[in-house]
Amino acid sequence: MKEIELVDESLPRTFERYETKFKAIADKKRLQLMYLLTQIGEICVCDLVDMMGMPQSKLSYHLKILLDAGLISRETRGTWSYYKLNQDEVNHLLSAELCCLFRPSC
Amino acid sequence: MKEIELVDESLPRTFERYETKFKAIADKKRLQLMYLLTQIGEICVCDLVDMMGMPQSKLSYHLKILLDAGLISRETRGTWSYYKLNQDEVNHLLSAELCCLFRPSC
DNA sequence: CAAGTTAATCAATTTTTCTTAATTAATAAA
DNA sequence: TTTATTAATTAAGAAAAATTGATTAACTTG
Repeated sequence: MKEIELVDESLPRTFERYETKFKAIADKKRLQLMYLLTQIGEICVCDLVDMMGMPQSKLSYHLKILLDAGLISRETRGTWSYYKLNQDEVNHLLSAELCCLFRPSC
Repeated sequence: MKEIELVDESLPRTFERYETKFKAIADKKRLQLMYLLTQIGEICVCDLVDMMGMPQSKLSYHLKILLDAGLISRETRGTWSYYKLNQDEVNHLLSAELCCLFRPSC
């Protein structure tokens, strides 16, 4: 199934797709953000502002990059936005060893 | 062993280290380059120029980024520089599925 | 309903990364 | 011993990404 996907799809497009995903995680703040989401689970932006010591607009900017890459997901309730890690996507991307960094049980 | 490493080392430093590595692979040209190295094995810059359709200086620039991140290694013979993929490092970083893209046997 | 809160978006600036062409140093070949 | 080849490095400019502060829209609360 996965192999068929890789064969069917042109390699250049595959590389472009991964470029986006790797760009998203190629930043220490965003890695830290993913780590926090792992530890805490679902969390809203206002709490992340405190925990990350980051202004809200900057945080929203980085969250959007992770969201667009499919690495996290958002659920809006009222005026709050709750973010959580997209575990499947991380597993698909990173080595077991690295995934461990982004898994509450490890 | 791995877990001890992760605990001993401060998390911020770990994130910085991975930032460098992910930045290196967060580029479609460099992913293509790694793929080529996988398929062909050791290869010199002059041959890569033809295969990648890229000027030499641009190629050297991208190779340096991968080299500095420890993802490829260089061996110089005469005026030639031969590059090859650092398979262990790739395995350590990427999911089994993705490693497959960068393994001749897959 | 008015005032306050939450978070996305925007625009301007700064910083980082990429590209290009030229230079350099080392080796190989004529 | 010239001349050519190989590839790293440099410097300048272009392009992309990140930061900052302000604005906006939607929702809550008093």
